[in-house]
Amino acid sequence: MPTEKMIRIVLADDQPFIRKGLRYVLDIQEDMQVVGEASSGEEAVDVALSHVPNLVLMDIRMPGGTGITATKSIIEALPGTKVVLLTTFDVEQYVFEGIRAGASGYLLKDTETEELLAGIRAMHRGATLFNSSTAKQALDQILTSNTTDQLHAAAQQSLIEPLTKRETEVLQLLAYGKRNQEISSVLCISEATTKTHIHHIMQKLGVRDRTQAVVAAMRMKLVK
Amino acid sequence: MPTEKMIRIVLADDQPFIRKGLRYVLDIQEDMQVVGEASSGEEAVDVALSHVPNLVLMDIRMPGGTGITATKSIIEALPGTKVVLLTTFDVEQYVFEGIRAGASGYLLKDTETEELLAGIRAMHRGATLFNSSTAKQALDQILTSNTTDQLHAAAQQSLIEPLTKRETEVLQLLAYGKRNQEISSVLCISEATTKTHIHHIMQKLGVRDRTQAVVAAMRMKLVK
DNA sequence: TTAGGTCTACATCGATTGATTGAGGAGAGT
DNA sequence: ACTCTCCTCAATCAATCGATGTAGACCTAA
Repeated sequence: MPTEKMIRIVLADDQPFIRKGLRYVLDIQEDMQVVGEASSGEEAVDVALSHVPNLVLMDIRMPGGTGITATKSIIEALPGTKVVLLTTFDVEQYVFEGIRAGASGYLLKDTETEELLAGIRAMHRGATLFNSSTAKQALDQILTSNTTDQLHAAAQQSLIEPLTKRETEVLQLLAYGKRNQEISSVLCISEATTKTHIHHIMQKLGVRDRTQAVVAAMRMKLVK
Repeated sequence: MPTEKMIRIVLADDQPFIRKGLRYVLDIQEDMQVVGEASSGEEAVDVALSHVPNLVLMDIRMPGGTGITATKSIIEALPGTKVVLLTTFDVEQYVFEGIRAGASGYLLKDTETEELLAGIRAMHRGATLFNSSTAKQALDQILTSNTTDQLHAAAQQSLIEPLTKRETEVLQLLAYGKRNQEISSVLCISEATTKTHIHHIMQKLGVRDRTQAVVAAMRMKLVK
């Protein structure tokens, strides 16, 4: 359960596995929560602005703007957010530029897990000393943000008849290619109920079958 | 519930996050199971010998013996085990050595998750695309591929067993949520033939049904 | 010429899905 | 209290899909 004590983190790295790895390691920590991922510098800025994390783990070398530029933008817009640079090699010239751009520190990608976690917590403890007004804003966002809720909100902003929260959850699983029976077991409901939800989803999206529903959902960015 | 149907996988990479990332992604798959990790070439051989996996994901650049040497050792000792090389950059000279050493294929570390999973499943089913005997053909195809059909070309460049032109056409229609009967009438073929094509598409993409095929295709950018 | 890949086609059978209808309970707002 | 929405469940029936095996025509590369 996400609480206001969680360290909200955004990951920015162009290598999916690095992101997944970090996300995995961080998400199982009780005091950390990965709230967003980005695969380019520009995307990192977007994601950071929309999620207002406590900390951004930023790869330096990325397509679409280096981590340096992104760091600068983020620091300017979100003074309460710490940026930690990720580097592959020990000596990377950009690290210094990054620090000058406002980064709080840097970590090597082959850092052992425990060390990384310790670093993040230390960084965050230091950060809280400076936070005041922005921390409150961040908290407000935390309390009102939740993956499902965001999708739900996204659906409500579109032109289609809004999906209910439950329907959005079903749609999520549908978009993974899950079968009715699998969806049912994940959500702990009967298959009949799942069918009902899917029926409603298809009606609302104006499509005929599950495949079209998934396609429509992906195009509308209701999922993924 | 691990069964004999699970694809047993060993990860060998010196970067902990890459390992964690892969483990995370693979372990949540119902048909895959990471049975061991190694952070060096030598360790990779040890772990492989003691766990006898179906597949080893092997980084090429590692301390303690390159992935090439380790690949050779593993292939010799365990002919039933396939080795897939991991590389950071698209053109890496060692890839060719690796293929010669008996590796079944290679993938880039920034490969999209869906594509990786599809590749692993295809490889496990015995996909021959990157087997040493046909690797040359495949590479030649990639280097000389200049098909009019961009999507077809994209498929050929990816890790997965390439779709034929016709299959790509069918996949296109599939991605519009078309039914078999509709696809058949558009392409002027019988519904039976459409089913055959779809069957092959699903096999190659390593998925179970049409919905997953469409999702995978969209994520791999084979369509739209 | 032979071998292999591709595209086509068909049949059978079980699994999955979708349409339809009906209905009860929980919670929010009137 | 009443209404409305959402979530839940059930039962039936038709449509669609997916697995599997077989096979002929065509083309290309060896």
